Amino acid sequence: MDNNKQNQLNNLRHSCAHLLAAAVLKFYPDAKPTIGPSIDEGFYYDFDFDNVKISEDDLPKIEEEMKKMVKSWDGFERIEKSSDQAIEYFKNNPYKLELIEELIQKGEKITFYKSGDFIDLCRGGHTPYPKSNIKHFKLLSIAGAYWRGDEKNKMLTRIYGTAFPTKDELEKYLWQKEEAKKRDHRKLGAELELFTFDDMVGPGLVLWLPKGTIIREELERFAKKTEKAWGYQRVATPHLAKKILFETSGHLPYYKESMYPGMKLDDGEYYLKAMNCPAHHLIYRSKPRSYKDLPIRLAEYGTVYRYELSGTLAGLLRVRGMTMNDSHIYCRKDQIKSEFLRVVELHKYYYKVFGITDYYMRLSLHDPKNKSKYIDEPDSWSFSENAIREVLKESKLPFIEKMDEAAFYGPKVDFQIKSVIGREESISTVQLDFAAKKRFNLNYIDNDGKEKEVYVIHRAPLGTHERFIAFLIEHYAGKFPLWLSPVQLTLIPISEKHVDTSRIIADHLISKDFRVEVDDRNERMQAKIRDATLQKVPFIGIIGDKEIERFDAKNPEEALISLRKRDEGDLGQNSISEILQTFQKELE
RNA sequence: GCCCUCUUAGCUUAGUGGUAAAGCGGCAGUUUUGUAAACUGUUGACGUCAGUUCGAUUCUGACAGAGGGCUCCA
Repeated sequence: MDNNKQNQLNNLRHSCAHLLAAAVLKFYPDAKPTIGPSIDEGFYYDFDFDNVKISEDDLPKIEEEMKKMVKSWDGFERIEKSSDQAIEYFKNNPYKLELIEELIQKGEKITFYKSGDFIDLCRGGHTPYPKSNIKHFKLLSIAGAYWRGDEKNKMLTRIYGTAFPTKDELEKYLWQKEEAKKRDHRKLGAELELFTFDDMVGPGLVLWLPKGTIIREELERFAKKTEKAWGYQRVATPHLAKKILFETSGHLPYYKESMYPGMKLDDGEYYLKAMNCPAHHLIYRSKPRSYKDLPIRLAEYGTVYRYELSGTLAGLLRVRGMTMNDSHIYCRKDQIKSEFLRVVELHKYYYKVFGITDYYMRLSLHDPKNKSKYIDEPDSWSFSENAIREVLKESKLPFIEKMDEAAFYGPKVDFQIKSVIGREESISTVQLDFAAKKRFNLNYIDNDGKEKEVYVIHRAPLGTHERFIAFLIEHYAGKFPLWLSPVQLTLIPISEKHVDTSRIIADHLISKDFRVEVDDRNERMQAKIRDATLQKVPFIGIIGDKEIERFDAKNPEEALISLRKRDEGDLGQNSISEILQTFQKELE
């Protein structure tokens, strides 16, 4: 969409927010309006209802009122106010007063906009003809939102809505929202029997069902194979460790809120690990290292536990127990750039395999002025930030830079992926760490015989199984590629007398390492086809009289089955050897 | 954690101040099937704990879990 069109849409939506505020005030004259911007998918307006309850059931009547009111809105009249006038007008609204104070401090003009009988503090940006333009809108939901997003502030009531220039666009948006729900990983995860939760285990702790576990293990197998080829060594570390480890790493008490509480035992206090790095550092320093050994890349599919706020948990996207494709790279300062480049290249490779194209990187830098927030190593910062920036430029991938968002111990790069249903997630993050070397005394002997400090890169290209699989479910809409499909081929015997032959064929394919099931239920073939299709199995094989005519148990490769491919339909009769070839091709 | 909403069988839903209906699934039987749901029978639920009430799945409260949100700034 070009800028002009985007502006018009934003203006329409922001105007609609005004209309919403006007209608709300009609029903709730004491509500205090705060802010009402347009957003990507529509608009919202935050109110302080001051203990008056409002629920989603109230939205239809507000919407009706908006439709009524807009008929008398001929335009938006701009009114400039002096600061005294503005303060006087909003003397009962502390939120608007706060905004006005800020404008006064910045020395900006204070403007009000009037439409119908409704006047609001506003910088402008409206549709010129509200009466005729604001027609296709819908209020969507009510949510709580802290004033200015800070949990220390009062919780306001936010009303979300959306608006479009035409009826078709509005309907299309609502339809897309419905479609997105069908792809939601929570829904598909249950339908395809991939994972579940149970109150007896606890929120945010996933129970992986057999089919979901196959996906996990295939991903691990793929990552292990890939990372072995890229020079990583695998390690394994315990799920818990003594308090001193996390004190040394600096996570206690700094990160304590997000860790499960300690377990007091007779030899001290133990904590569940919330990250793998401390244990990897100990492995690094388990013996003296030479400059010739570096870089050392230690990798682990490590399971960590983080006590995330209960309200933020969501399906597999945000959990409390997660297994990550983790690795720590220990390198010399002169290797930072080349190692970082390798990590970015590894991401590129992974994302290509999964057909992920809609992503960008976010480089988080430190703010030299904000001294208290960052470790005091100006040389390390400037050296590494420049090196990483060069790497990102060389990678030719899109990236943005964010000031003052680095970790306290070093700059980081997040990979932001936009899923097909429009959710943007940070799937993976690469962080450079200047702090670990001092905290854990991570050194190597350089060629001059002197001890030097080692730099650490944290990376997890596939993120956690939990979030990555959530992403993949939605990305593929449950139609996993053959190598990830929990069941790759379902064999359907047409009648009972074809079951034994089907089993022999299945066993043969299983012995060749394929995941094959025989649907031997007492059902009609049509029902079995339907079920296998709904389970999104990539291949379905039908076995009836025609197929077993010349079947010879001694030579199962010659057997025929009628093959059907997901989304492509009938492939006709294929011999098993032909099917093996087809599979091999798919897996490449 | 905070705000709003929700919680009836494995799943999707109906319904009521006098303990509940159905479809799918599961199980049993009949049927032996040629490309997206055979037929018959049967099984199975009001999240937990309090309160109000003669009586609560229904009303109230707490708790637990799930869902939508929690700076894309007048």
